[in-house]
Amino acid sequence: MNSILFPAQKNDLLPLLDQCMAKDQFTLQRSLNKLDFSQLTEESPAWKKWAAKAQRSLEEAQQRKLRVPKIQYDMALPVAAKKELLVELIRDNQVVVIAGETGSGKTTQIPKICLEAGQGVRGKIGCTQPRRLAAKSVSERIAEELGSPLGEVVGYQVRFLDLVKAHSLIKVMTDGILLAEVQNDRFLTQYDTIIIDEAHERSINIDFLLGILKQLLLKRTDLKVIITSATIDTQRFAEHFTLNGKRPPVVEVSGRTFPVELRYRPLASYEDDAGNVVEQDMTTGIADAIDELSNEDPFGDVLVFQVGERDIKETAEVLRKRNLKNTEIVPLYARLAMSDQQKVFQTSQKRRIILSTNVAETSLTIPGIKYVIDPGLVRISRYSVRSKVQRLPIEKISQASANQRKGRCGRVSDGICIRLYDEANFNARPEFTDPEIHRTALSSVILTMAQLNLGDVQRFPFIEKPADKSINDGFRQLYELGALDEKHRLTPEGRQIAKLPIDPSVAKMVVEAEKNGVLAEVIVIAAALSIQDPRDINQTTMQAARVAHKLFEDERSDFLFFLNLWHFYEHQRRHLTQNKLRKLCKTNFLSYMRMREWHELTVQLEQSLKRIGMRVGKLNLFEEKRKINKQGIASDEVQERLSDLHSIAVHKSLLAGLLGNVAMRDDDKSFLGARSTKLFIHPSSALFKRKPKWVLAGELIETTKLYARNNAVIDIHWVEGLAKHLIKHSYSDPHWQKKRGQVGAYESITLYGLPIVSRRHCNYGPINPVEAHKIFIRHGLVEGQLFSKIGFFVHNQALVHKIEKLEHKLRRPDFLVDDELIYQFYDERIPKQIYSKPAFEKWAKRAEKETPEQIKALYLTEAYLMKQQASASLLQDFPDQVHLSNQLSFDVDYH
DNA sequence: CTCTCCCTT
Repeated sequence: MNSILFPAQKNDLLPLLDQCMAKDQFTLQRSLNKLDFSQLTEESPAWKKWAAKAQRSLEEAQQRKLRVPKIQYDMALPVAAKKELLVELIRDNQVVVIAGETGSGKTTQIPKICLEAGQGVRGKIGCTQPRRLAAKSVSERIAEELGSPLGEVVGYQVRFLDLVKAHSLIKVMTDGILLAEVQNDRFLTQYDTIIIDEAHERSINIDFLLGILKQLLLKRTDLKVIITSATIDTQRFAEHFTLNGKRPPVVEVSGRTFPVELRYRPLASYEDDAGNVVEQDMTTGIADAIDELSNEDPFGDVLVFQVGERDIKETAEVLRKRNLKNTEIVPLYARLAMSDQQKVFQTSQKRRIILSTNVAETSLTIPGIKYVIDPGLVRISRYSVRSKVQRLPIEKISQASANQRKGRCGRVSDGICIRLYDEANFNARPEFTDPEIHRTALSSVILTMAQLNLGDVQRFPFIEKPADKSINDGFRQLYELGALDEKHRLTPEGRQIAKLPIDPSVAKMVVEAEKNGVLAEVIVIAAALSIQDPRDINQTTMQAARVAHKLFEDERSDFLFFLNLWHFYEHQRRHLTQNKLRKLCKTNFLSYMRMREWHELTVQLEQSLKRIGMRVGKLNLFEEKRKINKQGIASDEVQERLSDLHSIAVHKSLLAGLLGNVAMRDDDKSFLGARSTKLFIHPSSALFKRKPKWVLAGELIETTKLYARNNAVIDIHWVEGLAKHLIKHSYSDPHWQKKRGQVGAYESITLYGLPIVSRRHCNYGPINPVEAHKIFIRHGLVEGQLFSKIGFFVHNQALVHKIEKLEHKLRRPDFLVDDELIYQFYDERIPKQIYSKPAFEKWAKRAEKETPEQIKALYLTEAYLMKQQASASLLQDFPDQVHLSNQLSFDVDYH
């Protein structure tokens, strides 16, 4: 390649810049702007340096171009038929929306079409998938079709695994990875194309990315964006990406699916003996639908959608009792042990009835399904801004979701879908499922936006803007964590929190743990809270699992369960082979995969912390404690546990991230949580049978009740120091304290309505100086309950006493002026900030020296204090001494 | 006396 020629003028270099790698273009452009060509020659070092850099970038692009393999398509796939059109549209438009059903081949073919359109040279073609497994299998498939080993031309990256090389042309990844990359490279300069696949799923990651990309397109006019989605709601995407009046083209690609017959079979209702209309229960409805299908075809596999594990178990029970011939019942849900999940992919001689949660709707594709039974319900997660808790209500699925379920049986042959509701019911349902961004807490998204300086959240181009109250709640949560200040600005701690790849509240625990010297312990717990529960339990193994897990339980806290388990497992992990480790997991009812993720996440956190300058030390030594047997006697068995001292430090750290999750025991079973919520300890908790006064809940989720999972016993006094910005103080009964010479009061503190401190004695002066000043003057000075030797005060007191004595003597209490007048006298002359004896004396002593006239004015006079003068004759009637006949004189006191 | 699913610097 020829070297770059010295230009006649600067602008001659611009076409060349467009050939450079996208990642270099910006810096090259900027350094070019700084060069002054009137001062430069071909031999100038500044020019030579620039030209060399541009040269390297051009060569890299050239190298990449040479690596583009020969592209072939499977012409049986519907996308392949539209290849020419798509290549043209991608060349001519910045954004293209492609709609296609499953079986259209869009996911695997579009990245290849992009290559053919000349993309992937100046930067990678980035292709996102919602799930890790999909990222892996999609990249494997494309690599195979391009005849290149995985990790060369095509690679993939998911959490904990990066199989992409600098020279790779296509990078498949989860949308979470791309979102994370934005934080290090706001302009996504390593890509020249971004494909967002499955955009119709509208996960929070996808919605956030679509907003970021919309902003980015204005700055990276060279970037191509392709949105692919099922054939629903494509116009919404086109509208979102309409820039300067230019609407992106929408291309529809047909799917390759088989017809599915739709049958509506609403649950029957009947009248009971009392004449009430009763609806048939869902399980019977399902069983009847299976009978209907069995009558027509006793062999085709059936997929039944259920809302949860419990319903699956119930339905399985009913079906088993029906003794269906040649039938195998297979439960399926995400929490199921891996080996049990694998059963779904094994074909069987028998007809299979798969009872599944929503995993089978999108996440898992079960081969060979002929029939679908859809009760039309789903358990969905909704964050309630009002009660600040996550709820898991059962709701009717949307039309889009019902159609997706129906499509699960038309993949290999014709199918039948039975809906357990009628057509009118279907038509009355919402068209689309509420996108996740409308259903989840926004703290994480808002924190990322603050960190990236993405501007006003209210004005961010979300495809569907979240409600203002939910945005405000996100700000509130981040303020609670101390990640944002009251003006919604990122705090230094917020910056640290944002840098950790975990939920902000969990990240806060970690940041706090560093201050408390228990970072090693808390990252283990934080990682455990961030992955799926490593316990592998189902209905049948429940009892045995509980016994096995009892070893790791700690009566103080469920969080310590994780630490104990870690302590045990880490030791084994270092010494056992992978095979033996798998077995160990199995016998201990643990998921090997999740235990591995737990370990990997802990390591990842350690690395992230290192980057923000925090070093993770060793785990604190476990103390040994003798177990107490049922008779209350210390047994020979020794239990290892974290010392109380370390446990307190750990839980204080956890508390910092969970200030809204403290609860006080209310009655025998329930607890009172923040904002007067009533909650219950989840039966899986080690604290379920204990009745501590205060608990800290790892999470609060409302299902049948509001349940607290992962709980710890806490000392409520820890809250005060951590929640200074949240607690509310109230003061009662302010009073003068003679002995201390200060104003005291009783202080009560609440956090979200919970009584953290009640009637604690406190020094009231600094809290309410105005009121304390009044009390000081009234009780200390006027009533004389101040013991001070300051001259004017001693004098004034003596004077008052003298007059009082006079009143007693004369039996006429009308000489001394009202207290109110004395109060005014002092109030006018003593500075407002004086409300205690020490402050009073310090001020007076100084004033005596520096401003004696000020002190002089504080000497009361008889004239001021006396309402009237006592007449001489009156005084004679009440002598101070009495002379008894020819003897002694006595002093006389009058009372 | 028991919670759907997915993702990360």
